[in-house]
Amino acid sequence: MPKQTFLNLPQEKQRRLLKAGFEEFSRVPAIDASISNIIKLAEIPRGSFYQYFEDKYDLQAYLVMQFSQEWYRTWRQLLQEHQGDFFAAVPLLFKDILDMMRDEKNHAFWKNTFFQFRNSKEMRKALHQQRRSKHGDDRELINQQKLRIKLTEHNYVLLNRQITTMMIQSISMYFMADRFNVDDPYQEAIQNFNTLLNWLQFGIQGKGGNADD
Amino acid sequence: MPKQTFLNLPQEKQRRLLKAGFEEFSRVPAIDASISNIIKLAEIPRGSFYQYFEDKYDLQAYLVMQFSQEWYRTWRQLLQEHQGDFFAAVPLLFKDILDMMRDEKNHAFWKNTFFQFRNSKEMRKALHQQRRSKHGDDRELINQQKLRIKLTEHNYVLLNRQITTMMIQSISMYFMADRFNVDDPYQEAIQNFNTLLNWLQFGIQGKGGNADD
DNA sequence: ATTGTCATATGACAGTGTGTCATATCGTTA
DNA sequence: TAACGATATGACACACTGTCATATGACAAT
Repeated sequence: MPKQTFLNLPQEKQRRLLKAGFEEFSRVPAIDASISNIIKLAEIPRGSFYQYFEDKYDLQAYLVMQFSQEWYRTWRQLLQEHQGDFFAAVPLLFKDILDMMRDEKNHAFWKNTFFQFRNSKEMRKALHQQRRSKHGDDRELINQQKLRIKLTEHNYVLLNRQITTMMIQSISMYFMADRFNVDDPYQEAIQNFNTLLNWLQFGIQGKGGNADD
Repeated sequence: MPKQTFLNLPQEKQRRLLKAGFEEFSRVPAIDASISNIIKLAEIPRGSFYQYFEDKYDLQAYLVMQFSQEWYRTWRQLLQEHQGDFFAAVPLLFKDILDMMRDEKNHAFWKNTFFQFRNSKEMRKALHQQRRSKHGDDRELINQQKLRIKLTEHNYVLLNRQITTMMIQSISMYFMADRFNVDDPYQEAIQNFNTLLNWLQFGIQGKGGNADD
């Protein structure tokens, strides 16, 4: 996460640097991104960059964090709009996230960022902190009547991670559509996620007849 | 994946290089690993390294692939031993993998490798190829009677990825045990995985009373 | 107005490692 | 023995990173 010095900066300068980072991470994956490029774009001297961020991954983490905060807000809102119906809200959240990543403005950034955005220590630390600080309070938004499991804090953390993971998996599929050859990667990803969610909801093993397809 | 030139090498030289790579990737995560170190350890000239591998990630991918091939063999064997009972075999596979990664010989390597082992293009390409070439034939080992879903090829790919993902998630927890403070990360990870599997098996949403805890 | 102090800015630079390439060596076939 | 393709080798050009000594600004105390 950025150092205090960065947050003290005039808005305009902050934005210039963030924008430059976003551009560079849209050009190439973080591993190939160069700080030299970023500072050239932002017209900021080299030394200053290190005044503000640990390294390029730190900057990347901050950019991702800003998206992720927005999604968290969306999540709470969706839950409320649907009276805490977990399995109604989740697919809508997924669509929201996917749409955001597909947006022309963000597509290149996410295509480069997606596959490694949980790598750097910085990134993991940031996401983890965010999780800890927030999961406490949105559990109450969920209507637990319908659930077979008890939503202990531990279970909720687990469930959240599981959902996140399923999203990641489905979005991966979207961004890798070049490798497979898929007609409509977007629909495919949505479909994919819904299937996984259905499995989680009703279970794979059952006594009755088949339930999907 | 290594170039043909590497595979033509005398066994002894191959092993020297692989061992050196394994050591370096045990020392630090791939991103910090240095080829200079690896070739020094292996006593192989710089130019030769590039004769054999694209870059360090290519070598890393090859090392991971060798583990992964072994796990695939284990998987088929477990399925057979349990008459195709998917939900009996999976937890045993998980334990096998976790035990392998915990093994003193491999622990440092996996601790460094785990969080990014799906990053590099090389790695993804390799895993993807392996998947495509193999999933065709082990579907028949599974007893599909007990399943609520139809195991189409597409569904099976999905299911496999889902299970893989759940394992990754639980193993992450094991390797991050330092950050949380967990008494027994090993038991925790196993427990974690079993919970997720249980959810997948029976579903989260149910009419009856609670089923876990 | 002057001085001192702290925070921030700056860019030259040392250090490191990568991937390449021209050249050398090997092994096989004619 | 020559000739050819495959492989080996290590010096080197290039690129980028993170640091550090120095400069500048902002503000408080006198």
